[in-house]
Amino acid sequence: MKWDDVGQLNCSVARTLAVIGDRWTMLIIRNAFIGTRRFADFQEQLGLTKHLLSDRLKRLVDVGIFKKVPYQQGRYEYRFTDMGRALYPVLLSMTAWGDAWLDEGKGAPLLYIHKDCGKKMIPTMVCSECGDAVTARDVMIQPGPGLYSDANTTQHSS
Amino acid sequence: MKWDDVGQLNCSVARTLAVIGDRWTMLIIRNAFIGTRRFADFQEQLGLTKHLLSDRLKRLVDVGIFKKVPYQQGRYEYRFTDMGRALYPVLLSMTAWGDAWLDEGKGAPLLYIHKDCGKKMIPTMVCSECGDAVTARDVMIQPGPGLYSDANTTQHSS
DNA sequence: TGCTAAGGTTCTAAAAAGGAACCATTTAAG
DNA sequence: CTTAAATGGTTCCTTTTTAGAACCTTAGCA
Repeated sequence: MKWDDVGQLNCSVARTLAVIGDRWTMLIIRNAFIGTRRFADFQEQLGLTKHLLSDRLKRLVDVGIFKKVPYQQGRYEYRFTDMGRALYPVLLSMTAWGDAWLDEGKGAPLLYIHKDCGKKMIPTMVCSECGDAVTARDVMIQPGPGLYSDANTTQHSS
Repeated sequence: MKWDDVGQLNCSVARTLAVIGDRWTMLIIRNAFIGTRRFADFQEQLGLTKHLLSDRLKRLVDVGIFKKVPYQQGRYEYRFTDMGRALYPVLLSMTAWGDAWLDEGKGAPLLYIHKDCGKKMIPTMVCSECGDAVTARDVMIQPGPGLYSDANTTQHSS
């Protein structure tokens, strides 16, 4: 299977990965959450080639994660749409995993303070209904409305 | 910057992406959470080439996400370590985002039932301390212990 | 003994990433 | 008014990765 076909699978993980699952995209998004908005800043901070950055930003705009906002004659910057901002939990979950498992014993490079309660936070995934923390064993999968709604039945057998 | 250098950055997102941030790895992990354990099954379900699958599994074992468990003479299967199982929130957050933003109006392909409370769950990221849902605006970043602990100071200026 | 299945490796072609150089606007400086 | 420099790219070429197919090795079994 070619990579481009992955986005056609009827699976939310596959479709998400088709959008953000390449080498640089999540790093671009990370920096956008930190406040980066302009082409040159992304390029300097990430050190990727202009060619790639240009391509990735274009794709992120196409998908609807960023929008181009003019800030001068003929200049514009890249800002999150709601769709883009909604990726924050993905970023947080990666951060939390990296902090926990890849810190080489040195502790997390950054700490996350929850403004509302003022404490150091560990991002935690919970059930929206009962608020309990969720692990793989706590979850059961069931077919949903989007599963058989088209001809594409090439998804995993769960 | 070459991709291989990204893993050296003193940033948990970058280090996480260096491990799971390529095209196929998270899909392999997704299937592992569904129960897939054997080479041939991964290959059939994902449709990626044996070459790549072999390489990715090897890397996942090296990193410590999978361990090889023998199940016959000279045969073994790939199972999560604790480190690997800890990736579940990353998978859930991607799923939730895809369900919310990429369903093309058809609804989620799969529903997630939280066994403990029996309800359809939307995975939600909360603060470990106060339990409130977290968005990008609620979080403040602070230098942590791992930030200046080595010569590598090439991280983002937050 | 020969067949099949699992779990690969090797080979080649196609696609993507990396690096450097170049270009078109716009603003700023002399 | 002319030149310089910054922004936001594009083009061209080389090096890496992927994709796809074919081949190999070991174990179990008829």
